[in-house]
Amino acid sequence: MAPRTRRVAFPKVLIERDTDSEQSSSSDDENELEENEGPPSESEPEEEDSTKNGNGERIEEDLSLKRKGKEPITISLKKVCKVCKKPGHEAGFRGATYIDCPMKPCFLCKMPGHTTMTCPHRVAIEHGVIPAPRKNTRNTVEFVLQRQLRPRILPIKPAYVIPDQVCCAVIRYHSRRVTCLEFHPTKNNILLSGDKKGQVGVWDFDKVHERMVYQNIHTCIVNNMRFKSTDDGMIYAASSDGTISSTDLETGMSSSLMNLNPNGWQGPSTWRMLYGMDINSEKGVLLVADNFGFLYMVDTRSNSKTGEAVLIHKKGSKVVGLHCNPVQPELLLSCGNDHFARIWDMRQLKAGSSLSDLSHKRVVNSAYFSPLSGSKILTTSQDNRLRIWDSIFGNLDSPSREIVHSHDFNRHLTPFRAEWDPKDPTESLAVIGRYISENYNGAALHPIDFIDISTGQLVAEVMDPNITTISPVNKLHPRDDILASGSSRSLFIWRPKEKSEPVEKKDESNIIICGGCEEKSVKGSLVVKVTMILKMIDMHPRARIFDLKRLNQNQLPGLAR
DNA sequence: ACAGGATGCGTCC
DNA sequence: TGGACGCCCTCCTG
Repeated sequence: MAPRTRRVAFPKVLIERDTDSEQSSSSDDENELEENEGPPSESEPEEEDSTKNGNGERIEEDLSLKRKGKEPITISLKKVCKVCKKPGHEAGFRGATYIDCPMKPCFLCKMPGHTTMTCPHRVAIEHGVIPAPRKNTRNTVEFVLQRQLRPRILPIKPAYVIPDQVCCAVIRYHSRRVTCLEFHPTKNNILLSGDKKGQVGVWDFDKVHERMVYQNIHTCIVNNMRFKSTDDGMIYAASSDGTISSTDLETGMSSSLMNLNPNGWQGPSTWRMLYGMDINSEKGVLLVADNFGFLYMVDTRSNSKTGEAVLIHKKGSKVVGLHCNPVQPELLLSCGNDHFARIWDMRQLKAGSSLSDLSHKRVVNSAYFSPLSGSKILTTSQDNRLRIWDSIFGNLDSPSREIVHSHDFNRHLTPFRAEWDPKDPTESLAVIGRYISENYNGAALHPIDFIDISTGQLVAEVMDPNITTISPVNKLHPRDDILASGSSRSLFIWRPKEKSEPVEKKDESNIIICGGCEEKSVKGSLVVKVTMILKMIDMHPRARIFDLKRLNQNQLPGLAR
């Protein structure tokens, strides 16, 4: 059985589809798709195409040459698959459903013998779990840990609260794609965002129009941001320009704590970029790692580099993630492009002295200790698997579970990172964006997945019919039931449906566009076709969308700036 | 409306 | 070990 449209109860938002283009060529409805297991093209209805000859071959004529009066060049091409270049089938979208090339291994689980359409991990509407070969990872140390550290962790899971409804958004807030998000540690309504161009945004999502983008902090990708533990008005950011910045959020005044490229651009072989970053507040040290495998430390009191750089991953490979254990400050977790996540003891940091090396099949995008006990590890690897180690005190030779999940991307996207819900007392809920799209009521959408990492079950797939772009960057609020997501250049804030106030008019969207001077034309509008949003924003660069229900009438004049 | 580009990793030799 | 090449569901610009 092939997967097909998942019927999802969206809020009543109309999506009008342009009936030509992709829709017209896909006269096949879903039933037809189901019957067409395997190479589908032979039985496909022929398109009405006068340039086709009797053999079903397409003849493409170079019309521009004809117009110029030159002899037309006639090229005859057989209909071939764009992936494997072989005839008999064609990979690509049919409507909102992507048909895989049957010659390739499954794009989701990477195993041969079936396509993504029929992948067992997809059809089940629940992700596949590969249990560890050894079930019992307990030893004496872990038993003591359970007794001492885990009383806070509830044995029975409470019902998860999923923020699944967009309540406000800023569209095209950044000038390039969003790369990282961070909630303010004390102010509940402040979201920080970094982008590929080096800009840092500060957004008050309660007062949607209060936002600021600082443009001169970095010159390229902001890879990670952290709040200063002793002053929540200051943030540190690590960037591919090779610097760590320290920025005052109120004024935007920024200074550089470290610059790994003091001599400027000398070519790619010497240009150092900073990726992973975290703060060890016990030691007052900022830890940061580069694209050559080295870890650096900066004293946050003197703002000066301490000690020598330590090689913590394969020489010349990118170290994309660093995380300090929330309970045991001497433990550090790193991950990188050498396909490993490694656990380190901060007291004896030197090359090759890691406590454990967690092996992965491909690049490790992220590795995090669990937020409360610090005793679990969750990693995201480019091999389309999340891995969970249930105890850092047990045997770490193999993960406790592997969960198949689509987050392997081609290029040009911010890497997906599964993150813990910091509020979940059972330490089992994680959030991660999905790369592969699903056909939801005729729209190809890329949901944000909530996964119970203790079972591998997909708890919720969060999406909005208006968000057709992929959302690789997601952050759960440390205290409130709020999800922030970064999708392309836009930011979205999600809240639980049940917590939203009831919609008075059923056919009214909870989102409106509010342009710099366009309130009237959109007030009460159903909107929210993405193309319409984009068109409006083209006309009104300061346009933004926000929650109609939360809109205070007094806010309107203030928005028309 | 469409072409092209930015761009990172895996594979191959 | 290193350079060339390809790529599967992007997204934006000109």
